[in-house]
Parts: sequence; C-alpha cells; structure tokens
Amino acid sequence: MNLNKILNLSVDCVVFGYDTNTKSLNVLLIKRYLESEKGSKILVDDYVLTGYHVYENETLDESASRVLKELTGLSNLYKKQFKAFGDPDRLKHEKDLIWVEHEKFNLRTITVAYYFLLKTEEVDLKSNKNEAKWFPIGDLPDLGFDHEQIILEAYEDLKIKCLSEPVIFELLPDKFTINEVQDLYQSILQIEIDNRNFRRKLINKKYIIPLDEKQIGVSKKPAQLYMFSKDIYDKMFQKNYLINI
Amino acid sequence: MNLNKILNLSVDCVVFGYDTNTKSLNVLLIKRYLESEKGSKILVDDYVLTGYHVYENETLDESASRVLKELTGLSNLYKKQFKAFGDPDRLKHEKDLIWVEHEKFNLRTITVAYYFLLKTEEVDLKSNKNEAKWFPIGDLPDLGFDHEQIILEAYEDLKIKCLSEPVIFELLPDKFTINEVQDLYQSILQIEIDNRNFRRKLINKKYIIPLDEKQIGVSKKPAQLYMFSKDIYDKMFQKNYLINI
DNA sequence: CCAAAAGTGTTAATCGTACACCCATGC
DNA sequence: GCATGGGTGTACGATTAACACTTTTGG
Repeated sequence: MNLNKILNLSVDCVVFGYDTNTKSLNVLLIKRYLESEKGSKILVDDYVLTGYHVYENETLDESASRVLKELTGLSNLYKKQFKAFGDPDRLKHEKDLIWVEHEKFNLRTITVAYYFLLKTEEVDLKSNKNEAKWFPIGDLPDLGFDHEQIILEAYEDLKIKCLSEPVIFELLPDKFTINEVQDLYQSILQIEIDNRNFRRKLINKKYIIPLDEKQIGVSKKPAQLYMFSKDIYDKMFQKNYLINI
Repeated sequence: MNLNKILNLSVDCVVFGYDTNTKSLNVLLIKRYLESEKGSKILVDDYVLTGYHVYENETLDESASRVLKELTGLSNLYKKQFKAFGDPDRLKHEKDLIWVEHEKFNLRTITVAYYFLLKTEEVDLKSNKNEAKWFPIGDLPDLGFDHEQIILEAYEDLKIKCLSEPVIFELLPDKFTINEVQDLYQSILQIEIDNRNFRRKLINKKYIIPLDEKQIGVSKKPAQLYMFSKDIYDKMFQKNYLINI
C-alpha cells in the first residue's frame, strides 16, 4: 500500500450513534487541543469530526472505512458519502489556521464527507486515544473547521433517508421493541408519533419479525422483541413511484 | 481572481435537458477526439461530460456554474452536487490514459459531480465550439473516463428527487400542459401513468395555475396551459414526515 | 369527416389519523 | 397494591388505482 497522503484531500466521518437508554441521537466527536509552546496559552480547544487524508491508492470509500475503523474498531457499518466540502474559505477561524499550521495541512483541502450509523453502545470509548466523546445532535459543542455545517447536512440527509429506507435499524440493536423504533424516529425527526398507529404500521410489515422473546431485567412489563429481516425486505422491495410534490 | 488550477480536483456536470417534442430526457455531452501525431490513427474518439479543474479560490459550486456557463451560456439553473468520484483507478482505459497524458491532467483526479436541469431548446448548440450534443439517457454513446457511471448515478438521484420535490418544472417551459408533465414523469421514471388520475392530482395542486391560454400552432385540439408557482409552493410547503419503509 | 390528442367521473380499496383505556409486570 | 410503561380497536376522511368514452380541433 502506498501510504502517501493526498495533501489536499481528506474524508470526514459523521458517526451517528443512538443510545436507546437516553433516547438520544448522538454524534461522535474527537477533542482538538493545542497550547502555545510555553504552555501558557490555550490556542485550540474544541471538537472535530474524525477524518484523515486520503492515501494515494485508496478509494474514497476505503478511506472513510479506514478512518472509522481506527476510531471505533468497527467495520461493515452503514456508510454513506453525502457531500464534498471544498470552499476556499472553509477554514476561516484563527484557531483553524493555527491548527492547519501545526498539522501541516494544505489550506485548501477538499473533504469528502460520509456518515455512519451504529449503536452508541457498540463503541468502546475507554480504549480510544483520541478523547472521543458522544454529543447529542441537539447539543453539539464548539466545533472546529466547518464541521458544524457538515454535521447538520449529514443530519438533514439522514432525516430524509430514514423516511424511505430502513436505515433506522442500523441504529438499533438486533433485537428491539416497537417503542424503541418509535422513540428513535421521534429523536431523528423531532416529531411526535401516535403509538397505536405506529405499532400497527410496523407490525404489519412482513420484515418486522416478532421473536419468542421479551425484554429482561426491566422493572415494568417487559416488551415483545422484534427483529428486522433485510432479506425479506429486499425480496419484497419494489420501488413505488408515488409522486408526492 | 486566482486562475491557478487545483491539479487533482475537478467538477463534472451532468446536464439534463428535456425535449418536449421527442419526449426524451437528454444528457449534454461533448466530443473527445485525438489522432496520433502523424494523423494516421484515431487514439481517442468518444464523448465525455463537460468539466474542468477547480480554481484555487473558487468554491465547488462556483466552479460548476462556471463550467456550465461556458458550455451553454446559461446561469441560474437548477444545480445539485450529488457525489464525489475519486477512486484511484477511475481512469483505467488506455484511451483515458492517452488523454490524461495529452491534457497534462493529474492521474489521480477527484471530481465533484453536479447535475443541472434545463430545457433542451434553451441551449444553442450551433454556437458551441466543443461539439456538444444531446443524447437520450437511454441511448448514450461510448463515454470516456468513468462518465457513464457518473451519469447513471446522477440519473438515479434525479429519479428519487423528482418524486418529492418539484424539480420537474425545471425541465419544462414556463407554460406547459398537464400531458407534458405526465410525459416527462414517464420519461424520467420509465413508467406508465394513468392520465385521468394524474390530471386530477396535478390540477388540484394550488401551485399549478391554469393560464388564460391554450397551445397554438398544434394540428389538433389545443391543450390548456398551466404554470408552476414556486412562491405558492414554498408558502404551502411543509415537510410531511410520512414514514414509508 | 377524419385523425389525433384533450379531457372527463365513478367506484372500491387502502391508508392515515384521531383518540382513551386496560393490562402485565416488578417492586 | 401501585407505579410504569406495554399494548389494544374503531370510525372517519383522504388518497390511490382501475377503468373507457366523448369532445374539440386542424387539416
């Protein structure tokens, strides 16, 4: 493998994780910190998306998967390239310029942005050397570069996508309850959904399969568990060309 | 303006035009031709998307708009950045390598792909020095680079987009008939639509405004003309979060 | 008067939406 | 036995889908 970086090209990964306990759609961010040489002054102290330069003989998709694997240890996650960001002034704040100087980046770097979907619990942050941390999508910290914009555009794309494709199940454990799916939709779309109608709709899908299992260890009536069958979904699937303008 | 090109970054433009006469969704392509030095042998003879390197201090969007203006003379068209293509082997055919050599491109060039929507008649091909030509989406010629893939991905994106946003009207003249809209949907989606149901659906929209005008110069019953009001559409518009998985 | 495309109505089935109470469980 | 969240049914309105003939016009 040719490990020469393409100096003006990077990938950035918006990692969405859902926490079924707090019912929070989270984004995984890493700390960016830099002091002046004497250590007297904090030059940069914020969070950024995880990202890295693309190598000379690596595809963009491979690059994104590599970055994610380094961050989380995970592969084979749902991944979507959603937009390239490459405006000449996308790094305009002083702290970003300091950082670029420090890291010897190319000032005009084009970044190809991906988002990934996983369960917050899947990632072990303890063993992470980047000081990675989850933040709710509605409560993001101070962000470097143009990463706030990148996250918000990823989020918009996810919102639209989850209406027409079963990506929601990428964010849930393999075995889930109907109410967990509802909570997740509500978190993503920031809407209220009628529980009875939602249940009926979901349970009627052939690819939502009731298991012979219920929740355990909950201090209330344990709920029925279901799984999503991608196989059945794919077999049933046919595009419905419903024009809805 | 700094006219230094970024050597490994380009934009490519998929220009979709609809021809109401032939009822054909077309793509605008330019000729790529190269002979060997003695003129004895044709080295490259195919079509490509129009594209160009991004300049040092130009945004990606500006770059795409500039390329399109040079090709068609038009600005303010519907434009969408839909994907970045940057695999290391995306130029793999011999003719592409010859071309890259001849044009002094960077072999590993990342291209940010856009698509544009317009009416085929809007473009004056006569005054075009690039030997630009329209091709039906279903009958594309031999294409250079990875441009066939780029076109097909643009087309998939357009198909999905036209179901939920009124982009269809970008492809039609300001004054159109209901049947023209139907024909266009049929061309894009490659489906048959029931005329009565489609008419009713469209005519009931408040932003489809009947004009005091009918078609002229047609050798049959002239049809009622309508226009699309983006103002009314935008005012009425509210996202409906209909989950359809 | 003929060819060609415009325009028109009804019915049945499905789907979305609104809405309130009982049930099962762990503690 | 009580607090907690799980689970259930019905009725109405809106939307979709299937379907075939008449009308208007230019030539």
